[in-house]
Amino acid sequence: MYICFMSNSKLYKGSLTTIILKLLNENDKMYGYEITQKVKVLTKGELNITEGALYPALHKLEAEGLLDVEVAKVDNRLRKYYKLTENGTKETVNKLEELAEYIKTMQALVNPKLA
Amino acid sequence: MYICFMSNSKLYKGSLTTIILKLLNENDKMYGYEITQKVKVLTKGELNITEGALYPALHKLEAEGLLDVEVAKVDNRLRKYYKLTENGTKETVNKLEELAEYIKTMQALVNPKLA
DNA sequence: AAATATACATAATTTTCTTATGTATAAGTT
DNA sequence: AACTTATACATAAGAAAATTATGTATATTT
Repeated sequence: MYICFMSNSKLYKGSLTTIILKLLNENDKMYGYEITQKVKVLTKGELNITEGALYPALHKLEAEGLLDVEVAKVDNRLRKYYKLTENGTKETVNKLEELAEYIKTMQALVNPKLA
Repeated sequence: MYICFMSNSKLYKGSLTTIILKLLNENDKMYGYEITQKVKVLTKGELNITEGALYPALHKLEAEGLLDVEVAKVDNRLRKYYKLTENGTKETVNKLEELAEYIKTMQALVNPKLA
């Protein structure tokens, strides 16, 4: 295989932040590489987060005060553990509401009979 | 009010093409402005497609051979009616499958218990 | 007469991704 | 011992798709 691709579906654009926040909400603290692996497993390979997308996204969330970072050294290798701040937890709730709303709206559009 | 905004949720990024194709699949032929109004009604105002997003998207779909265009003059005003080509109809099926897959994947991520 | 609605369009900018590349250590394979 | 894969971070160049702003023009409503 080659490096690492996201799904060819463009729909995932804009959902990376929601995914990161939700995983951190469930797992207390995680490091970047761990997130990519977790997503791969949870989605049965459907979704492969690229490093070029993930790391800038984590840095942005940290800059916005939604994540705290804590550096650790394990097996002589660097790890950056991220965890939600208080604001991060609040924002997670918002993002999950937005996702639920998005799904509802899209279903109203593609299946108006059920709306 | 001001001009016209899409929802502040970033999740809609990447779903405009799917929306357009699905609406044209249901309505045979539609013009741009009609699409914006239809989306507004169907989503109860949740989603307002901006012209800056819509028109380039329509032009792109036409260039890709997924849409045919037919110009009409109604009440002395221009209208460009778009309809699906044969390939456009095929692509609509793909896009709707991708949407269903996306929703399934995201639910596996945010609600792993139900996966 | 002025404002809003209808109907198209495009340009500048921003956001968010893909793709490619770089560094470094550990573990497994040939 | 050498090579490859896995772990773990990072950033830069470019593409894609949107937002925001602006422009043109006609019809309708206030």
